[in-house]
Amino acid sequence: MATNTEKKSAGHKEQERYDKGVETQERLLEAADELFITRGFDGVSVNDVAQHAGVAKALVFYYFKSKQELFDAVLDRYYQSQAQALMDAMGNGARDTRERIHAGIDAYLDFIEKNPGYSRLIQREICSSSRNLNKIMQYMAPLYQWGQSVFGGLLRADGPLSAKHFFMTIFGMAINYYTYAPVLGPLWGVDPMGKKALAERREHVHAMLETLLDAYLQEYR
Amino acid sequence: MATNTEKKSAGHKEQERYDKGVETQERLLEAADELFITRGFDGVSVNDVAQHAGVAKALVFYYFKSKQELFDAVLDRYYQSQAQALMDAMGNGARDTRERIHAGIDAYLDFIEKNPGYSRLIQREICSSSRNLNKIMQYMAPLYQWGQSVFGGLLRADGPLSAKHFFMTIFGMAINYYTYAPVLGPLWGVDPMGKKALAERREHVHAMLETLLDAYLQEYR
Amino acid sequence: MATNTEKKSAGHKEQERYDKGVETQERLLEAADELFITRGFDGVSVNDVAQHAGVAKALVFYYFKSKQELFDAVLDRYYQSQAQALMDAMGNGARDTRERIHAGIDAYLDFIEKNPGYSRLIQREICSSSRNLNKIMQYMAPLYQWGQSVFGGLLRADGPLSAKHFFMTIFGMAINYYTYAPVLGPLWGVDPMGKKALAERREHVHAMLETLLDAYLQEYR
Amino acid sequence: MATNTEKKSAGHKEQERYDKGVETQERLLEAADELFITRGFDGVSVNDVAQHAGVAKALVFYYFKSKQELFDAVLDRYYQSQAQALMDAMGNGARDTRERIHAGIDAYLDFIEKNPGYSRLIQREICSSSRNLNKIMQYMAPLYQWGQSVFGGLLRADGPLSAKHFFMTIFGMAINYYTYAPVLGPLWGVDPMGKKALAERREHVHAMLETLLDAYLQEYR
DNA sequence: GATGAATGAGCGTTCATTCAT
DNA sequence: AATGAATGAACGCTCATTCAT
Repeated sequence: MATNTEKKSAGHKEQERYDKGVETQERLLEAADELFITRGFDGVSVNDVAQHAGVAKALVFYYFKSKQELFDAVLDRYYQSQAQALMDAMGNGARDTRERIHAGIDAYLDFIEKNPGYSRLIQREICSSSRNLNKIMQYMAPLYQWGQSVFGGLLRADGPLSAKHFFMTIFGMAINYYTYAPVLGPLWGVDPMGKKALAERREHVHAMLETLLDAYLQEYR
Repeated sequence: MATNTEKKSAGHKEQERYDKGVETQERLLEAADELFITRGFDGVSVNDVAQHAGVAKALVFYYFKSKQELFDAVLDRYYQSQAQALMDAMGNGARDTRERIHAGIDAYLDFIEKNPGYSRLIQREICSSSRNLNKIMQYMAPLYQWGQSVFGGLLRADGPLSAKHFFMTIFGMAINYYTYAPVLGPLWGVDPMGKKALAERREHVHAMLETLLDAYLQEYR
Repeated sequence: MATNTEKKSAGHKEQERYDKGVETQERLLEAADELFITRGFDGVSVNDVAQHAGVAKALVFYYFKSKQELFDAVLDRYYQSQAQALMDAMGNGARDTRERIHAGIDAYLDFIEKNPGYSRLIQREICSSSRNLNKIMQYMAPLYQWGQSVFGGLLRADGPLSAKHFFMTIFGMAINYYTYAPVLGPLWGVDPMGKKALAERREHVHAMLETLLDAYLQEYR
Repeated sequence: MATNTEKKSAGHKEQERYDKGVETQERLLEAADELFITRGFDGVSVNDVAQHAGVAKALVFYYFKSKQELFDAVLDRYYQSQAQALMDAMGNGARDTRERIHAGIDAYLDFIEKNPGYSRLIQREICSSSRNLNKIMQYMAPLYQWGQSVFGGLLRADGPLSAKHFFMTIFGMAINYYTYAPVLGPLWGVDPMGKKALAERREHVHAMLETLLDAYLQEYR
C-alpha cells in the first residue's frame, strides 16, 4: 500500500497530484472557516461550504467524514497553528511579574486582532453551552493556566479577590471589546477594528491593568 | 399592546376564546424562549416550539407569521417587559456619582442573574454579526446611555481614558463571568451560578470598580 | 384538545376531512406493499413509494416516522388482517386429526394464493437473516403452533421423525411451489399461478400428505 | 477462464504483476461473496466490498465494469466451480433408480451444507422475481433435469402426480429447512446448522423420501 | 382559535461511477 | 495493476410554510 517502489523520483507531475488533494482540503477548510465564523454551525450548510470552495458537495465528505468533523477541523487548525504561538509569546522572557502580565495581555490582544473571527466563533459556541464544550475547554485551558501562573502566587485561591476572579475580570475586559465590535461601529461612529482604534483600546487596557496591579500587587512592583 | 382593548364585551363565549388565544400565544412565547436560548435560532425548529408548547404547529404561524418574527417577539418581550425595569433601577435615586455607578452595576447584575438565558441569547447574536444587528443595538443603547450619563461628564470623550472605553471595560468585566459560566464550572470545580459564587463575583466586581473609581474619579468622591 | 364540543354533528364535509388522511395513509401502504414485495426493503426508495402513491415524499414521514416503520406497517397489516383469519380457519372444527391437518393445509394454501406477495416478502427477509427477524418469528409462530397442535401429540419430540421435522417438511412442500412460481413458468411452459395449475398443485400436496400420514399416523386414521 | 494463458513468459516482474492481479480479483470476489450473501445486492455498497477486500474502490470497476457485473460474477463463480460438481455427484454411478435418487439428494444436501450462503442468495433473488431471472434459471435447470431424469420415466408428465410436482415437493422438502434455519434456531432452541442437527435432518429427508417412493415407485424397487 | 394534511426545498450523507496519473 | 480525487444523482429525513376546514 505505502510501498511506493521506484516511482521515478516524482518530478513535478507527481507533485501536482499530491498537492491537488491537500490544496482542495485546504480550500474547503478556508471556506468553512469564513462561513462558520459569520453564521455559526447551524447557520451553514455543507452545500454552502462546497459552493464557497468551488467543489462538489460530496467532496466535503471525502475529506471530512461529517459536518461536525469539518467544524472541529476548523477549530483545531486555529488552536494548533496559532494558540500555541500565543502561549509561546506569553510565556517567554524572564521579566518580573508586572512585565510578564503586560506582555501576556499584549500577546493575547495580538492573537485576537489577528483572528477576530476565531474569538467570536468560540464566544458563540460558549453561549450554546454543552455542544462542543470540550473544544472550548481546550481553548480556555492554556489561557487559564497562564492566569494561574501569574496571579496564582500573588493572590489567595478563594474569595472575591482571588486569582481566578482577577483572571476572569482581565479576560473579560480584554476580549469583550472585540466581541462587541460590530455593535460599537454604529454606536460610536468609528470603525472599532481600525488601526487607530485598536491601538487606543490596547492603551486603555494596559492603563486599567496598571491601576489594578498598583492596587493589588503593590509589593511586586 | 397588552392594553386589552375591550372588544365589544361580546358575552362570555367571546371572552373565553379571546383569553384562550392570549394564553396560547403566551405559551408559545414561553416555549420559544426556552428553546431559542439554549439552542439558538438555527438550532430550533418551529415543530420543536409547537410541541414544547403543546399546540399544533400551524398555530405558530397564526400568531407569528414566520419563525423569524417569533424569534423577534421573544427578544422584544424581554426588551419591553424587563430591560425597561432594569433601566429604571439604574436611573432612579439622586445619589452621588459613585453610588449611582454601584447601584447601576447592581441593577445590571440583578438583571443578568435573573435572565441568564437572555444574556447568552444576545451575546450569541452579537457573534453572528449583521443578522439582527438592530435588535442588538436596541439592547445596547440604554446601557450605553447609562454609561454616558455617569461617565460622560467626568471623562473626556476620546482617547484611551475616555468614557466609552471605561464603559466597555466595566461592561465586559461584569458580563463575561456569566457568559463563560458553562466553562467555569468544569474549570473551577464549583457551580459558578450558585448563590454563594454569584455573591462572591458581585463583591469582586464592586471591588474592582471601587479601585478604578478611586484612580480616575478621585475628585468626585 | 380532544374536547370537540358541539361540532354540528359532522355532516359530509367533516367526514371528508377525516377520510382524507386515512385514505392517503392507505394509499401509501398500498404503494409500499406493491413495491416492497417486488423489490425488497433496500430496493425501494421512499421517493418511489411517494411517487407510486401520487403524493409528496415528505408525506411518507408525516404518516410513518421512518422508512423502516413503513415497512413494518406493511408487514403488520398483512399479519393482523389476514394471518389471523388463516389461523381461525386452521383451528376451527372438531374433526379428527387427519381432517384437521388437511383443513389446515387448505387454509394455508388459501392464504398463500390470496397473498403470494406476502409469502415472498417474508421468504426474502428470512434469507437476509438478522434484520426483521422478530417480525418473521411473529409470522412463523402461529404456523409452528398449529404444527405442534396436530403433530405434537402423535410423534416424539426429538429425532429424525419428530413433529418439528414433520412440520418443516410439510411446510416446505407447501410453500416452495409458490416461492418458485416465477421460475416454474418458463421451465414448465405453463402459468403456475393459473387457476388450473393451482388446483392441481393443491391436489398433489394433499396426496403427498395422505401418503405420509398413512405411513406415520396409521393408528389415528 | 482460469487457464492462465502464458502471456509471453515476460520475466518475473510481469509474472508477479499478473499473479497479483488475479489474486486481487479473487480477493474482491471473495469479499463480494461474503457481503452479498448476508446483505443482498442492494444492501452492499461497492465501497463495502473494496474495503472488505482491502483494495481501492476504483479497482472494483477495473476488474468488473459495474456493481451488477460483480454480482453476476459471484453467482457465476458458484455456478461454474461448484454447481457442476454437484451435478456430477448426482449423476454418476449406474445404480438403480432408488439408489440414484437417494444419492442425488445426498449430493444436493452436501452442496447446500457446504454453501449455505449461496442457497440463500438464490432464494432471495427468486423472491425478487424478474431481476436476474435467467441467472436463477441457470441454477434451476440442472436440478430440474436431474429430476426429470429420475422421475420422468416413471411418472406421467401431467396431473397432480406428475414428475414435475414430485420434483418440486422433494426439492422444497430438502431446501426449506436450510432457508428457514435462522428462524428455527430461536424457535426450536437448538442450532439447526450444527453437525448433529444436520445429520438428523438428512435422515428425516431420506425417511420421507423412502415413504414416498414406496408409495409411488413400488414397481421399481 | 385551532388543527391535520400537504408540500417543495433543503438538510447531511452515501451512492456508483469516471478519470488522470 | 492500482489509486486518490472528483462528481451528479440519489438517499432517508426535516424544514418552514400554506391551506381547507
